[in-house]
Amino acid sequence: MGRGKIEIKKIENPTNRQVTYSKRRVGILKKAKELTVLCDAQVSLIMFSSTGKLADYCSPSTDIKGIYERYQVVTGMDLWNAQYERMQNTLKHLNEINQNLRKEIRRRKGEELEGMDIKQLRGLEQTLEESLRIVRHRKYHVIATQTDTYKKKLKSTRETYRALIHELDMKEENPNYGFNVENQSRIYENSIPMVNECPQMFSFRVVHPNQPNLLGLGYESHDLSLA
Amino acid sequence: MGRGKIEIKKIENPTNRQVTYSKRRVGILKKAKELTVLCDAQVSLIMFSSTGKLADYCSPSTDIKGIYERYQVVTGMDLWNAQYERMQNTLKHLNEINQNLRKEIRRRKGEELEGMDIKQLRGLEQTLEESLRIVRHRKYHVIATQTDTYKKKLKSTRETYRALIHELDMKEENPNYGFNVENQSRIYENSIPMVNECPQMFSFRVVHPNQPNLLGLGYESHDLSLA
DNA sequence: AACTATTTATAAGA
DNA sequence: TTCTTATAAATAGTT
Repeated sequence: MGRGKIEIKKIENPTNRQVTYSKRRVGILKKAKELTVLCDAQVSLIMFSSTGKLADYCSPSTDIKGIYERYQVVTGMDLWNAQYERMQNTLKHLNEINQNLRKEIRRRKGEELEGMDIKQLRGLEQTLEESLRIVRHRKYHVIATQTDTYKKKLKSTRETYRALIHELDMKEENPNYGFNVENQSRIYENSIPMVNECPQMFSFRVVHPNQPNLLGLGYESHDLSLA
Repeated sequence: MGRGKIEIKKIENPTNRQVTYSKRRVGILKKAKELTVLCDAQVSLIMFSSTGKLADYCSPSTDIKGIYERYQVVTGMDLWNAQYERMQNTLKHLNEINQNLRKEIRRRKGEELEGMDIKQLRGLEQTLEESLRIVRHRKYHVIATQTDTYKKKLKSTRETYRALIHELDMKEENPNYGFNVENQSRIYENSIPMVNECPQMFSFRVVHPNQPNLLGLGYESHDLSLA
């Protein structure tokens, strides 16, 4: 239909190809619309040109998704269902795991013990005993480590302090420094060296919630009794 | 194009409509194929007749799913992808929750305590102590209940036994029963009444794994010490 | 984008 | 459905 008959094969000239595409695209879209109206059909037409441009038609009161879902049903072709079902199964499986994990936690909390017999209860008891043993051990370890760090800091501070005292003693011989060195040194001697003598006690008993922390170390005001 | 011009509106005569659909369906499919070949385009054409019959065309080296996905990308239309992403997010979220649950369990087991400070460790310790307290309490409860049931069964058995003794005493007056009643009664008196006198001890100490269960009660051969 | 000679599609009828 | 055929519609090549 044109000035001359053409062979149906790819038009090599890109310009001609693009022109022909434009013309025929209009034509096929018109045909699709006419088919829809004349014959009360549902039509979906999607076209991508060789340059990637999209053109589409979908019959009124229809939507692309609907068309494709119906297409799936009729052809038995699986566009999404396999993936969807796989995901659904994964979801279900994860939920089951989640429920089991929660149940284990509840039992470890001592909730939901109703269905358990003596054997199981005894097993749970032993597990908890072992866990408690490990946690206590760890707590003591952390406490010991912190105490050690504390000791070192105190030692370092005391050395700094002594160096200062020494320095001040030297300066004292120079009357240009007019502040009271005696007073300062007494303040230090009343606090730090005393604490340093019994660090364990200091760590767990001496620091009270309402007292300011010494040396700015961040101990939480919390129950630290050795249970 | 035909013997006469037709108005583009629904053909009311169903037969004519069906005939026209058949003819035009062939025509549009041909157009789609030609477009594909001539212009190197990708085309998806899906048609449902008013009677529900499917006809489709998809350009070669293309697949419906690919076309549809590309269509979604270009149009920004978001039908399957929205659901897909929602599920992906749910899966990710569930996985995170499960990881956290697993972590909680590990901590309750005394694993992975490395990052915890004294305050947290003390909290965990107290939690475990409380859980252990509840589990022990439950265990004692179950033990007590089972002991109670045991007591009742024994009492009932003894009553049955006494009734039998009584019955036998009556029968003894009748010389037709020739077996040795004395022997039987001594056997019973050597076992059941004794056990009945200290049921607690019986429940937790007397039943040894290698001894047959008395009365068929299903105690597991397990460590039942009161810890 | 418009023109137009020609091909193609198809409406009506069989 | 398919064939026929007159005619409408689409469009290739041109401007």
